[in-house]
Amino acid sequence: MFFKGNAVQYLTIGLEIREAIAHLAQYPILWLDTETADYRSKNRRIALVQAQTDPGGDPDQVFLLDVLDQPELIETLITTIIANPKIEKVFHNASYDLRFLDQARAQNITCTLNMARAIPKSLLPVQDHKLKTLAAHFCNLPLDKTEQGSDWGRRPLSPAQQDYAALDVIVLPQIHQALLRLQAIAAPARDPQREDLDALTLAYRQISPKYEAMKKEYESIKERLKQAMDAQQCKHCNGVQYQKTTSMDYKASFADLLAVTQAQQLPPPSLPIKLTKEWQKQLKPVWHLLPREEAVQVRISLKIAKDEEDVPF
DNA sequence: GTGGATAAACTGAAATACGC
DNA sequence: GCGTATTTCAGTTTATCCAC
Repeated sequence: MFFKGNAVQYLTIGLEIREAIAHLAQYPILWLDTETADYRSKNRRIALVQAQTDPGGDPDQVFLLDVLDQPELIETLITTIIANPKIEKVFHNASYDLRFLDQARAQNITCTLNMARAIPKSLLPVQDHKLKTLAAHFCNLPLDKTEQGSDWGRRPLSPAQQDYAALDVIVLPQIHQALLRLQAIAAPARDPQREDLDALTLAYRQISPKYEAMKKEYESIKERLKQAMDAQQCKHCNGVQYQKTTSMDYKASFADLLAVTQAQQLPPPSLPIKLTKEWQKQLKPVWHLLPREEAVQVRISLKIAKDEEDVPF
């Protein structure tokens, strides 16, 4: 194997996998990944679960659980680990893996893809947020993804597939730790009760005029550019791409919709209608008879007082 | 090739500002 | 107070990203 001398545990026997799941359930945090078989078909199913217990990404603490066509083992994994709120589960692009691990029951999930996306580019200067890109950036490790699209439904898994599967959960904890450090720099914990209102209002007023002027210029140039590229049939210029899409809108009156559904014995339309001020006025006499959903909308807005607009900074 | 999540763009309605 | 223009907000559609 790629990691000479390591003890990556590739488990294929049900009993061993159950023991491994029980062992993994003792940790407060796990770094996980999955591989799916027949991913190009409708018959996609989970083939392998990789788990790591060491924050440093120690290859000795990697488990490869072969769960291909073993729904009872997958269920054990879900109930013991995925649905267990006491264990933090870290995935890259968690939404993909959780499709096969019962998203509805999943608890205490961390997604490194979402973490990376939330960090400003100035702190994380990468082209995209794929695992491969983050591994190269944080671990200086070129991830070979050629095995990603290999046949994960074939048995036995090749040594190259096992290496690939293990490597994902070797780099994942390192990426996770690095992202946590960047997250702390990007968004230090702030308590609104203790914020300095003088400093914030001054900063807000200093920035506002520049921002408004820049925004106007930006929108003006953008609109001119759209019109110009459209008129000149230019699809690409200086890295700016032009795209034109058309779509159809259909409208029907509610009365017609009701008439047609009744005539065709279809279920009555149950779409909610926003009760605007106008509707509220019209329905006043029967307002108390109308079952309705009510929700309070709270919005906070800021405005610079007119008599202070000209204060120089 | 598939599909879910998210971001960006777009659209229409409501609220607000403005001029008379 | 009225009519119109502009801005803001909310909801919908489209595009992009990512996993395998």
